Amino acid sequence: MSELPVGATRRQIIDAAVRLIADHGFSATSVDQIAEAAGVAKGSVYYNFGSKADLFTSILTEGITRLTANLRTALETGPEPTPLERLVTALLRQIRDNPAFAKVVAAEVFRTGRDWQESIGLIHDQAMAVFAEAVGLGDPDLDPLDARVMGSAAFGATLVAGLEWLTYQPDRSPTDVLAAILRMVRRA
Amino acid sequence: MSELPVGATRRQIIDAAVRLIADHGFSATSVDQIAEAAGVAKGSVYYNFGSKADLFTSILTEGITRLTANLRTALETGPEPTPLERLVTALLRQIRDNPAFAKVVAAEVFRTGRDWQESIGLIHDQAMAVFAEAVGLGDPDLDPLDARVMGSAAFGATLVAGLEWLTYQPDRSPTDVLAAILRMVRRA
DNA sequence: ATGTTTGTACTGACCGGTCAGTCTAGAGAA
DNA sequence: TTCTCTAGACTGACCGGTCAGTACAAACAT
Repeated sequence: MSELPVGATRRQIIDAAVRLIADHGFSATSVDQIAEAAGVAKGSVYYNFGSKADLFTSILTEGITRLTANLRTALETGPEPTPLERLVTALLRQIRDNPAFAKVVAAEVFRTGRDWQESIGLIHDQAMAVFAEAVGLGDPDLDPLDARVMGSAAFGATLVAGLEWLTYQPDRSPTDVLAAILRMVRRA
Repeated sequence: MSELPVGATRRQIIDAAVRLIADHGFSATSVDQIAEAAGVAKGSVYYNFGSKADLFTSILTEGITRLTANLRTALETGPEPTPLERLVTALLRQIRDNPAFAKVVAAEVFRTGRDWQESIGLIHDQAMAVFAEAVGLGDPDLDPLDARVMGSAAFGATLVAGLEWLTYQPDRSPTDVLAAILRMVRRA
């Protein structure tokens, strides 16, 4: 015994919650289930997070922080292939490393009129902005609005193809999948 | 007055339900809310559908029927531009005409371990199959698995970009959006 | 001492599903 | 025409269960 990384309970709760919510949805996942899956008392959930909704927004902001950080560094890491290619690669890696969060994002991005719409709107804006920037980078004098549509298209392509991969063809190699996505998404 | 189209109640319930579920999710939408939005008594919901889950699967199968029908005819309608282009165009039109259903699809496709996973699996398989076929058509001697990944990428690109359009830039013209998506998705 | 976790028990609101009964249009009988 | 009967569509009050959130005393940690 002896391990006691501060915030360990918090982590366990968040991890268990993302996993459950990814499969069953937010409303269909009870706090009791989350606590049990996290191996933690229900009271601890309410001690570390004020409410179920708070827990969810925490999940969202925590995930978006990691995601956009990775995306930004990928964008700014030398122009080896193309900016867009680097972004797609980074996003695909994120999806593979944390499919549960990817599912949650996919399920919630276009939901309007929710309490946490603010949080989900943030993740949307930031992710889309990076992709739009990459598109614009590879092709200046392009209508910014067009760049945004194209950016969301690239984002959607990677997200859906990535989840398709993990859900229905989990045995395929990451390289093959990445190559296929790039073949579809890369512009002449 | 005088109208009495058979199945009118059914329609009202389905329409109201899709709208609510698209915004709040399945579990977060109560049958009472659906009934009220449909201007119908709660009992009518259970008269026309056996259960809440039945209502949802009805929504799904009804939607997937219309979707795949449109997709298939689009695929088989002369090779004017390319098969993939025709498919993207048809899907985008569907999304514009019925954004609520598109949101539901986006939210539920990658959810595993649900009761209606069967229905949602159907919609997934059929839609992806059409797209994979289109990709393969434009490029024989291609690994079918690759075609499937690329098909889902095209599907995801259109879905996400389409919803992005309707949710965040609703004033843009359909033609512009379609052009932007095609510019991202079309292969050399 | 202070902050964190646990376990259990509890509450109040809400939600899926039921059911006895209403409404309406049509069919047959007088 | 008028009355009765029937069957299907629809209604809304109600019931049992579930769930978010609370309360709290004891254990544990730093």
